[in-house]
Amino acid sequence: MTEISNAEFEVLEALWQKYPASANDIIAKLNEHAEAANQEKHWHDKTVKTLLNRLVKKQAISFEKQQRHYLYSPLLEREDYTTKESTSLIERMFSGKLAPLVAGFAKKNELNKDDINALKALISDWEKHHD
Amino acid sequence: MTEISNAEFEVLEALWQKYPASANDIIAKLNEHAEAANQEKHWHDKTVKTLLNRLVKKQAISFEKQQRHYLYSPLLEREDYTTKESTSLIERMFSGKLAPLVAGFAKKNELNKDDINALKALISDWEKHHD
DNA sequence: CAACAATGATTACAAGTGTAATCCTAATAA
DNA sequence: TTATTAGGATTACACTTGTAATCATTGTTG
Repeated sequence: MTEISNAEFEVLEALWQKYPASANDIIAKLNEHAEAANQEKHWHDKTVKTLLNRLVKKQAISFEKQQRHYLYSPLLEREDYTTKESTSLIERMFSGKLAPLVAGFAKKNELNKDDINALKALISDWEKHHD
Repeated sequence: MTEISNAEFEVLEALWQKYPASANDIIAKLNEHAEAANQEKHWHDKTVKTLLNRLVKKQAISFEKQQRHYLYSPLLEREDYTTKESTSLIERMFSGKLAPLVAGFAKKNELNKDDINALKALISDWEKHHD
């Protein structure tokens, strides 16, 4: 399975949010997203089409002809992909250990109550199953 | 500041371990590393030189002439770089939230006691300063 | 001293990426 | 029905990346 580029990932994101989706659905979602994030970035029609084609070639998404236009759907689970990427980063820069990543992240980025609660839940879950 | 590629990062890794270092030191370290990891990968002399040049251009490392050869040193702190990369990944795939990354990682990769302890330490530290 | 060897600089080159423009065909509107 | 348009397919193109090879210079060795 080939690598998915950053731009391709953003297209996949839009697709994961709702699928099957037409190219136009996806373009619209990308742009409303960009707008919401206050970015001056505008996704060009042709650019997104290209990315969709590449994703199809990489077998990351599928499509089915609906009359004249296509409806796309992801072939990858979002969680599988993000986990693979996280694991790979942790492998490459932290020898596969989670703790240093968390420590570094916490130092620079403010954690909030929700984050802390989520982490606590994770921990107690872990402790339930181990030792 | 331009992006640092994967191959460039590996070179930087070798440099962070001990610097200033000559090109040969770095090549040696990369190869002993690769060997230790049982990889069939061999870092070619010329390849590493190219990467060093690119890192210099990107202002990620500096060098000083020592007689005929150069001694390189990193211009980036390892921790700054890894934190930036982690944060960027968390931003891109988890809306900036740490917990989902941890959850996904925990599901696929066994966490160990050290990881758990590190998380606990983080939490109690956080609680000391908040609320 | 002359040929060689080491080392940094320059050049190479295919594959991947971001970002589109152009081409082609079918649907649509005048 | 004919001109226009909305897609999808194909082509473009500069930049990055991985992976070196070649060039040029200078120190080293016979």
